[in-house]
Amino acid sequence: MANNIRVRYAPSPTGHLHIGNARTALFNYLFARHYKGKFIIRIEDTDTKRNIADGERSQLDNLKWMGLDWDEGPDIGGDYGPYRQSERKDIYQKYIDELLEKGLAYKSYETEEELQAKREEQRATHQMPHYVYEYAGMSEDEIKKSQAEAEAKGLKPVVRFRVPVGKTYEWDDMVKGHLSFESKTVGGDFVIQKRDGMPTYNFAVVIDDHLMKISHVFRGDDHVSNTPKQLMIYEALGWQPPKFGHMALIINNETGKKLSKRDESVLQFIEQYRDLGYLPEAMNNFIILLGWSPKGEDEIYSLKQFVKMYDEKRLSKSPAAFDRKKLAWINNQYMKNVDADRVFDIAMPQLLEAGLIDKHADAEKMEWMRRCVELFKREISYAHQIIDYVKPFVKGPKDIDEAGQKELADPSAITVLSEFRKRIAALDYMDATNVLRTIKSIQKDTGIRGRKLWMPIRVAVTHETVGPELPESVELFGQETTLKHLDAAIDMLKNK
RNA sequence: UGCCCGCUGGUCAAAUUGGUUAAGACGUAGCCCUCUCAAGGCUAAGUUACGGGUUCGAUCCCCGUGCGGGUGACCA
Repeated sequence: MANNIRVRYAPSPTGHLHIGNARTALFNYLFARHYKGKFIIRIEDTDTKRNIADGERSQLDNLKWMGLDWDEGPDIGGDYGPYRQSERKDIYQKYIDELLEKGLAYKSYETEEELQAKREEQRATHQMPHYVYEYAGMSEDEIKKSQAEAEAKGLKPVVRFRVPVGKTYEWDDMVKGHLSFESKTVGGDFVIQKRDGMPTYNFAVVIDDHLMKISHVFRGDDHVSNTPKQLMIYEALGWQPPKFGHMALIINNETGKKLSKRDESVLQFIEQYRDLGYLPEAMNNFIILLGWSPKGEDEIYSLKQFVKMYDEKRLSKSPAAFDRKKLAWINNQYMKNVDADRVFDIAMPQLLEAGLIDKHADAEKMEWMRRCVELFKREISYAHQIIDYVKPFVKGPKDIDEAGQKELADPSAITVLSEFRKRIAALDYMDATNVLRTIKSIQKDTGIRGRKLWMPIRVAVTHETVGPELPESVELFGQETTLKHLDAAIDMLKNK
């Protein structure tokens, strides 16, 4: 069944993909896929000064990494293109001209300096900063004259939208319920076309959403106050606005304020988590739970399942704090169940950088490292952490610390180690199964068991009192190194 | 200061639109498992911001107070 649901994610290429934007993208995506509508990407690059070279590519890259796909966009085109606002200037111009002609907008020659001065004055007298109509009290002819003079001086105008007086703009927000603003609260006639000819956000977004037949707009709470302005433009052009839904923002746990890019106490960008080795499915899961809740008691779901059960009515009205501990837990849930090969791939750049493996390592070496990763992946909450676990196995362990010495203090330790050394040396081939069997045989023959049996071996071989399964750890060191470490430990105990 | 919004444990949150012992998850603490650390299992502590209404009965409806947030650009 075909339907007309079309939603969009409209980033501006002024930076990398921010957590908050990722969430906006995700919820729009979920909505589109759930209702079998279309998901569209549009690039809002009207602020030519702030655009950064890699911005668009980076945004799209990270969205792909998250596993999102779209039906129309700057990279794949579509029936309603172009999908970059910078390429739609002719389209905007047409509507600017239309509003100008109808007297619903006008050219304004006040300079930024003049405006700035006025704002400061308003602030000084405890008024809310707002634009004051610069042609107040002038007749049609006087206005024309004033504009001609400005033009003669070489001034370039901006175009301002004439805000209707005494009207109320309201809508039923899909998240927040009924919202209403009086026209006088928007701050006066606002700019719809900048001096450089580019449209402003509030204007372009209306034109594009209408022309691209966008049916529903989910965006951050910070856009609530833009909505009345946009409603005015829909009205002026005689268009039907889409449905709006304003989602509560994500706030910083510590400051209680919305996540801002300047705030460095939280990692804010998807890319940073990607680099640390977080899994995209875990990121999605975590982000979706920030401001939305599933029906039952479970919280771990795949994107596909979220699409299926998504219900925009369950979007939260109040802001959610970003909790890194929960993210770590969620990622670990996924990490445990993911293929070791995949974790290996994700951790590879870090392993290379830390010098723990060589780019040209042979197959055997690679396989060894893969087993290392497999052994440790359940312990970590993100792939980067694997480095600390693997390091002792590659670079050799550090000295035995006090806690380790304590485990070796009992006289039975030397018996265990001697027996273990003898039996390991006798093996043709040492793997985890063999090692386990060997430990069990010592228990049977000597009667030593539990901590007194296991700990001396762990400490002697790995020099650590903590770590994963002992047989596997021993296997990873290899027979030769294991014997070397055992000899050293036995020597040390004898010389005491 | 104007306008708009929100407020359930430390955090995320549920509660068939007034009736529950106020779910569940993260975190915290304890116990179990165990050679250790994790993981896993079990248990515990901890909440409807405050004050008034309306009602037989308010987390839910109304009013006020408080606290928090958003916005107030030729940024988006």
